[in-house]
Amino acid sequence: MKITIKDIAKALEISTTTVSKAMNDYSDIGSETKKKVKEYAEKIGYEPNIHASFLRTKKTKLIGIVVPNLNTNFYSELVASLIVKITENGYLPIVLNSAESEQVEGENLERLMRQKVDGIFISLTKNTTSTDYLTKVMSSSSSLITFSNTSKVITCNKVVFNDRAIIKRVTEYLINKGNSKIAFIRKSLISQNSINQFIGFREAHEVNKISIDNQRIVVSKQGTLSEGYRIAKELFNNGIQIDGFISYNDSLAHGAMMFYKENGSNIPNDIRFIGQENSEIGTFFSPELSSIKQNLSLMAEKIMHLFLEEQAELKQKKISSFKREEIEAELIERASSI
Amino acid sequence: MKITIKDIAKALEISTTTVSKAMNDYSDIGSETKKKVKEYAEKIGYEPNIHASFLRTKKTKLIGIVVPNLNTNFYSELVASLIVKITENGYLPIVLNSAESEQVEGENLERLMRQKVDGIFISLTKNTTSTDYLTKVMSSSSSLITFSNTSKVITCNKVVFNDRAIIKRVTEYLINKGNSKIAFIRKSLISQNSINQFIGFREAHEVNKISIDNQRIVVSKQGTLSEGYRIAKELFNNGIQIDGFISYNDSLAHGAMMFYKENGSNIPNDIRFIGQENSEIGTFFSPELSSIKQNLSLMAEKIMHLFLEEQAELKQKKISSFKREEIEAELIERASSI
DNA sequence: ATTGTATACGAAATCGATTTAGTTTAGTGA
DNA sequence: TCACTAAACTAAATCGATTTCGTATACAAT
Repeated sequence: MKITIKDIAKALEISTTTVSKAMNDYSDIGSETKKKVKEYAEKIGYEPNIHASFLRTKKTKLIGIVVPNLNTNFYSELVASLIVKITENGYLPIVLNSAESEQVEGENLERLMRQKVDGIFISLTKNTTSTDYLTKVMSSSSSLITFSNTSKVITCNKVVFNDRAIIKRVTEYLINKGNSKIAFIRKSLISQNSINQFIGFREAHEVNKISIDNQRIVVSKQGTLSEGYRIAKELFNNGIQIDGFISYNDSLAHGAMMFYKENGSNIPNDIRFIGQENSEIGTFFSPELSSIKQNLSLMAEKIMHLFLEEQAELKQKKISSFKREEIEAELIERASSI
Repeated sequence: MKITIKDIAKALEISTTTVSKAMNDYSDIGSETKKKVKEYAEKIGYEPNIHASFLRTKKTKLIGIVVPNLNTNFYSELVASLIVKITENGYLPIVLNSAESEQVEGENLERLMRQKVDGIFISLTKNTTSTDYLTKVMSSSSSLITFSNTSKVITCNKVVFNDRAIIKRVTEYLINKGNSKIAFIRKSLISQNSINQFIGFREAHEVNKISIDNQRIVVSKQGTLSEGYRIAKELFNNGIQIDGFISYNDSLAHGAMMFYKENGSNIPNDIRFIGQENSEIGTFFSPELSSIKQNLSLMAEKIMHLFLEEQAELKQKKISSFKREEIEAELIERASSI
């Protein structure tokens, strides 16, 4: 039923050692033997048993992906991109979802370590404060790459967007258009992602000597249309005037824009709106929403590349240093902010 | 570094056999020994090496999930639900995305069989015509469960929504409101999912002795807002009148509704709209969109239950018969169809 | 003739569990 | 007392690969 190296060895009248070495291109096997073995293996459809070889190699060809919330456009698309890169390189992805819970996130990391995956790619939840689990991973056999939302405290491989720089840029872009009362919607006070964006927001104000009114800074975990609408309504009802609006996704910006539109505001003249994720909803309704576009496929590629690099270094017993890759996000300018 | 049964055996001065049997609750091990072993294992943090035990048990505690398009609300939410059920039961999910390509789907199944996962949960792409790969899985060691979009041809475990019945019901619901020129947007002519829905649509017409105009049946692979808008515009420009609209998701219905709204139609009086997926976009804009709601979490639960049942039967060497579970979807009635 | 050196291959140990086929011990009944 | 049985345990084989250490052969150099 199952085809093993024994079958090949018997058929070719050579030892299993030779078969194994031939398949793995050892230098002490003749090129003719290699050819014979590989051709016969191909012919009878031999496939090495990964679990058996794990016992010696300690490699599972498995990679764990942990995201804070799979059920968002951002992460489902990013995960889809990662899956492509991972499978292309002969690995298989175990995908876990933390559902924005730090506890579940910890459990997920434990599960992956138990499975002895070769690598763990994780984006932290917006509620994660402790890095204990990450430290545990660092001292395990799985190599760790944090992405998108990572932690400042821990030193490990990181792939992030230029959160600080891009928000600074778009904030100054609004300021240059004459806006000085810009609302900023962030998803959390804890996540590094959000902190970096806010630093960019603040820097843009400092450079231009404009003070920030904290009443216009809103923390909102729920990134939905109706939440954006609600936030706008609350700002309005509290008499907090705004002439600009930047949020961490498009739904919030769109929801807020709807409220101000209904309220008779002229967009973009009275208020300029900028979202993030560059999703379809931004382009369908009028006025079209300006949005920060992150190249998710590029991020996936960088993550995989970093991982493969580290694996290669490990093989050569080199000590690998930790890298931090930053990916440029860009503003897609549309009617809502012109 | 790594803790194995040898360490436990040495410390407790018993054989590795006893340790293994104690951990697996064999009946020929004394209850005191069992307790001692388990307590010590717990204490030193022993965790069995899954890959080593695979060699004898042939169980990997891995489940493959294959979906046609992860980057949709429907599937990302369904996958998230599946992940919860899978991890809750001590398994780990390998998630693969077919990107609506039959070829990629086949490659995904091969990858999972190579990995010797215990189970494969798959929803077919809307383009899948061949069941060759599924047949291959059936004769492999992985137990197969097809869900959501499955195939009529193959006999295996299935968990589906009541596609035919629910569409028949909502179509009759529109007919009873006096609509007789109902547009129906389906994603494919091939997928069983879509075929069943169309049969329901047809049955509702037959029962009520209303003829279907094929010009109002549109096949559209792209389920976006702008595609819905485009379809509506095309129907209108071609002079094809409609007084009802049913589509396979909410975005299409919403996009179409936008066109007719702009065109001065009165909704729901002139045209009634019904989407599927019950997504946020349906409830935010006015008029709110009626939608067919599928209980994804329940589907995930049924799938996992079927799998566990089959595993238990396999263990007892029972021959297990194939089951087909049907899950009731329901219409959420809102302003767009009242 | 002897030593040295690539080149090509294989025997056996090993990874960490499970499982088969015993073995030992104590207790039971005739 | 002896045979028999049940309970509790273990030695060794096994799963399917990899890897270490050795060996055999051929050929060149001394």
